[in-house]
Amino acid sequence: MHKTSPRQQQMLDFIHAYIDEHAYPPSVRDIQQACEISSTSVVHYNLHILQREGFIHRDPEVSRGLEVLDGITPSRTPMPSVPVIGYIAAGSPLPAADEALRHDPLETVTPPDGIDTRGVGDLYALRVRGLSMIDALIDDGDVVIFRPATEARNGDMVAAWLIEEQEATLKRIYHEGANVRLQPANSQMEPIIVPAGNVEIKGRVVAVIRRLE
Amino acid sequence: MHKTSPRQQQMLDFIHAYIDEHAYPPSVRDIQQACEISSTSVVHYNLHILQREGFIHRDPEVSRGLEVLDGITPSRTPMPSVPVIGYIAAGSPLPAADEALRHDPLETVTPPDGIDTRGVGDLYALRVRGLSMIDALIDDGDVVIFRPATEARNGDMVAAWLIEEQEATLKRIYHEGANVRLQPANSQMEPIIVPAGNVEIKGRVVAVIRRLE
DNA sequence: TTGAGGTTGGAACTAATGTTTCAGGACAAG
DNA sequence: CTTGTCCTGAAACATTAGTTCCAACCTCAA
Repeated sequence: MHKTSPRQQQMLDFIHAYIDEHAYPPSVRDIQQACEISSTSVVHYNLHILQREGFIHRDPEVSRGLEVLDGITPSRTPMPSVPVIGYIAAGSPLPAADEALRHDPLETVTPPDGIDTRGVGDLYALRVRGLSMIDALIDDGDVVIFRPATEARNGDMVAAWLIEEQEATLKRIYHEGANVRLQPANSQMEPIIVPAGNVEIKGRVVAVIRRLE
Repeated sequence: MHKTSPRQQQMLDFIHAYIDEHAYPPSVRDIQQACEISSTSVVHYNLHILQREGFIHRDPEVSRGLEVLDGITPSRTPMPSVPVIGYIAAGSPLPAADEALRHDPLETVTPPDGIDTRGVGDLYALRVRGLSMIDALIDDGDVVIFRPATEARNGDMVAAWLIEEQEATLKRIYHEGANVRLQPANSQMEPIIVPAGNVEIKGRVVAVIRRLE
């Protein structure tokens, strides 16, 4: 990536600060004045570079039509939120991620930073009821965020539905021939091994959030 | 408070939507067009009322110098973030929450919704290293968010420093006369009971975040 | 009806703001 | 030194956008 020149960095910093203060972007002349640049054309020139290099987005011919694509901009980055659409407990089926609940969730949670935001709109969350997931180091009341999936690679933590046992569980999954091994996160617990046909993967676990206060 | 007329409400809604889409406020003529108002003066007139009634703020003579004071505007709500200032592991002292690290953290995390935001600036986080906290249902790599504290009530999850053992631990705390009982979150583990003088409380655990993807 | 207050329409005016042009400087490569 | 590239300055230009003015239009009550 193109390294910003000191002047460009200064402009970027100012734009940030300005938006933070005014709730709307600065004009070319605002930038010129703040950065003590002698001409608007210099600002124009550098804005053009910043846009070419992907630091900002501009809408041509639009006053203050300026947007910082920094990712750390407090504005514009809508806080992603994931709907908590039900509960998960051993022995009860996993709630379907249907649209009704998705639009009227019990509550919403904000996934932690660093989650792959591709398809972030598909994520959903379940609140754990009971201690049945304790071998996955998940407590009663924890919120588990899922990405919908029907397949998983070895080592993924998944929400699995054991068909015969009529039981939902959260474990790391390992394919072993005709069987799958479901390995508790807690190393002190023994894995369970079941025929592949008896397991239905419902989603991959993206994050676990425990709120204690 | 002055009730907004349908037209004013429509304008307000449009301004919201526009900012959401463009990251900068609409011009008078943008509003005019979107709300199918025949003249800019009507927009001007109604914006004036909206400002007088406190719905928006305007900077006169400034293009798009418009700010919705709604409180629910996605812009301008800075996402709180908590610095991850180090690691926690049994046998190593808890890192001091000093200013240097606070300003140049390893990384930052966003606390889950619902955390009491009073004193949110004081919160800090540590990443767990190793499996020593597994009895508190905390895995290697989990991020634990703390609120600084030197005292705790019965049942609080705290970061405790066992002076004699030279060991940090995360447990629920119960005062029992001259002793304190440190109760693992995992009910299958036994509590440990130590003299009150041997325990130093470093902070209350606010949340635990585990990222698996 | 009639008048007052609030609202709308249309147009013009002016200020703000993005854009362009062109000349010149700084600086490294040849 | 020359050349080319990148950057800067200054000014002018064109468009966008805030503002103003005034007439017309509602609505409601006296």
